[in-house]
Amino acid sequence: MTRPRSRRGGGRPTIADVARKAGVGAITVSRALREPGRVSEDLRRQIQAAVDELGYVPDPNARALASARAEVFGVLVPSLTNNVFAEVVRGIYDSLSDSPFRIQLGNTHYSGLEEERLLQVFAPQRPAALIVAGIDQTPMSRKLLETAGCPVVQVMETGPDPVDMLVGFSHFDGGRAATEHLIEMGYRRIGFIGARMDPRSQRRLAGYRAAMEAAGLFDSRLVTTTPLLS
DNA sequence: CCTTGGTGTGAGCAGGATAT
DNA sequence: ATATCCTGCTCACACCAAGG
Repeated sequence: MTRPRSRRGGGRPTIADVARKAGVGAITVSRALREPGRVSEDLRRQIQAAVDELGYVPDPNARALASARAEVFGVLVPSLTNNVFAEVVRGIYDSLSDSPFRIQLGNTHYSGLEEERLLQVFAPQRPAALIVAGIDQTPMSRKLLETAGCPVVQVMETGPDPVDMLVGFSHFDGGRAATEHLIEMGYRRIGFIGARMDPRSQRRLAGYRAAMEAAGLFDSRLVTTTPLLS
């Protein structure tokens, strides 16, 4: 006696059902849906009719299983309440709104070790891409990013040695440019206030300091910072 | 060349087989 | 009786082969 087919959801159609109905192979259905240009017009219509009739929607889990790639962007930011990163996350959501990709969000709380721990969770899930903040990853995180087998984007900053892609600006140059601008305007006692001095804040401070020293104006009493809590 | 089909892939699951 | 292991199956895709 054959045991009943126990398909999830009580009979949601599979690609094989569509293929049977359309009278083609499963792979032709897959191609018709993913790369329509590679299937003849007639077959495409035939397959689309079967898809519509059955209400077929590809199973994202099976797709991830077979492609060894989930339609997920892993996004790690240091903070969800800091407006800067809230904007970054919003931008990523906006960019992906018309795509099949979903976002898996992680909050590192400015901790390299937490970033590393999250990457150990995210990377084995074979995301379509990984987005991390900054360029100051731990050696283990760096290794995880390099071996993730997907595009990696480091945002918020530039640097000489990207894992893959960099989108950002030089915080050192930014700090220096802002300071030089104030110096050119004639100010002499220019202070620097920095809270929770993550590596990017430290580079902005270094840029500030470089400009102040170049002008012979640096005075450590004009600098107030609070340390990065971990 | 273009289109189509066959085969292997691998994590997770259900259910059967075997061990304790 | 319970625990553990094993087997078959699922799913969409990449790769390669074959037909027209």
